[in-house]
Amino acid sequence: MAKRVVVGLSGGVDSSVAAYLLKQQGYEVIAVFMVNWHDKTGVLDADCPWDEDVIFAEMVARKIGIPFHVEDLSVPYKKRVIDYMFAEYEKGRTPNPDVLCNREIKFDEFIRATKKYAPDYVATGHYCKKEEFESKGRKIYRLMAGDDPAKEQSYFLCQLTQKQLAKTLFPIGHLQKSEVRKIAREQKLASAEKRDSQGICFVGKVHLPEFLQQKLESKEGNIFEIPLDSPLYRKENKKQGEVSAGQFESTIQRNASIQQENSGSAKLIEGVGSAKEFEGKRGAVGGEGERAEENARDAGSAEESEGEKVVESTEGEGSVDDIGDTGLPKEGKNERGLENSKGKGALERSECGKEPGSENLPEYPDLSELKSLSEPLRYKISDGTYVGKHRGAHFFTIGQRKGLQVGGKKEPLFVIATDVVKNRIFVGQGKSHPGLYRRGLHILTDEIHWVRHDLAMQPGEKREYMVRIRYRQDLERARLYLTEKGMYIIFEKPQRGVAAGQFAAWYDDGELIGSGVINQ
RNA sequence: UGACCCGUGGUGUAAUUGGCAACACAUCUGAUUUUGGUUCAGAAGAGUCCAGGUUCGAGCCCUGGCGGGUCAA
Repeated sequence: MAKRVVVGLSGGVDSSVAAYLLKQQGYEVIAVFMVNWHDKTGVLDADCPWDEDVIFAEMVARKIGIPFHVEDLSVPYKKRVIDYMFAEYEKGRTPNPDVLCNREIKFDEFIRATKKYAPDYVATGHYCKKEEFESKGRKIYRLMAGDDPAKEQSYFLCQLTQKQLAKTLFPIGHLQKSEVRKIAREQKLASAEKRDSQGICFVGKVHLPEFLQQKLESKEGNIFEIPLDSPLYRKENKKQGEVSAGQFESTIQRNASIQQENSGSAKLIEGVGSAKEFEGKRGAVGGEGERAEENARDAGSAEESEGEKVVESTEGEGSVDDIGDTGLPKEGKNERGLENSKGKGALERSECGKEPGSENLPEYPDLSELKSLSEPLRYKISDGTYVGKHRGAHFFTIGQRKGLQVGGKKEPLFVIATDVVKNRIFVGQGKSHPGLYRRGLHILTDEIHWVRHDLAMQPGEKREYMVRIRYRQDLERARLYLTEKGMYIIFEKPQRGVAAGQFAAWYDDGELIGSGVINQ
């Protein structure tokens, strides 16, 4: 008897083709359209709301010859995705509603809502793949990146569990987008030429400030520019020693052996050459003057600069409160040449031999070192100069360029830090401003999620993975350290725009192993 | 009060020996993108503080204002 599959049919090409392929493969396919959002406030494409999508979906279902149903999940969607989003923004973090949407809605509420059809599987049109193997009598499911690098969507599914994966099919993960369109065209599916969706899934393309302002009040605050050559960046984490190639190699072998044990597929990690990559880099570390400098800075903060007083008085805020948040440990930064090379992987990059100056890690950094590498700088007003006003620090995210409305600079300004409590934004000039980059990040223990829970790390363990901290961003080599205080991810090279609230997802040779919300 | 400097699109700057104003940032639009993060392309925007003058022609020269700054004291 044919297995039964419920496919989430959105009205777009991807899910249409997914449904078609399943049908071709002999499944009994049931199409279900999710309605998750009714409100149109702040939505840009007012002429293209979901009711058009249902029509497309229904046409496709009819064409393929499968039953079509509609499920309204807007209540849980609002509660579990939208509310979360507002809450995160309010806290000054940068949520990823789409990751949540998958975890909470498409692979949870949806599965629940379609139980009545008694499906064997649930399928979606995501560009990713599922593989499985058996270990000690138990099935283990692997979430693999989709084959089309431009459309690869595994990141959005980084919070799925084995249980969810067990019931899931991804029929189009092995295809290129162009092939999907081609199939749709050949089958004359209504959605064949429909443009790709954008914006927050289900909500659509929104005008974010307007959208957020439904819930978040806008209040005026000040923007401060931190100079490129601020003494804050001069402090290098000098404790970092060199990492020898040999050390790195051992890490790789370790990973590889884990892989072997658990999957039997004996996949070696791509980056065997990474050992080489780590050579020839010297830890460009600062001199001894670190302490003195720090002290000097703290002392200096007492006599807050003139500019600030002017500014602060308009805020009606005492400047004294700033003296409290003194300089915290500073993360290392690189010298220059920070632009993300667009090479596919670290491997190729190492070929060109010119690595940006990033320091290496000692083999076993202690907790305080991990912490200091992973902690964002806390800026004070006296660290920079007033450059303008904003309408609410929680509307901005680290790395953001647009919307600051401050001009007159030689190079664009980027947000390097926000302070929602004091409602301040700190910006830096230029794409490679050191404040934009950070070497590490931290994930709370409770937020660590292992898609491959059989590969979960133990406290005290260290491993190397390729990590992504934002959708569509290149994978970067990093070491993961699991401690009692959560996980620390230390990148080989400083990362741009590490934003709390986004998900860090770690991969091993195209497989998504685990993920977690960036705590800071 | 004396001497000097400056006053150009929203902002910061530029404009060979005088020939109808350039660049950057901001802004807007579009492309890319299931997170307004990035990136990319394009567009709009001042006739150069005001009033006179010299020139065929002045942002650039002269005179006088107004405005801002610096050094003197």
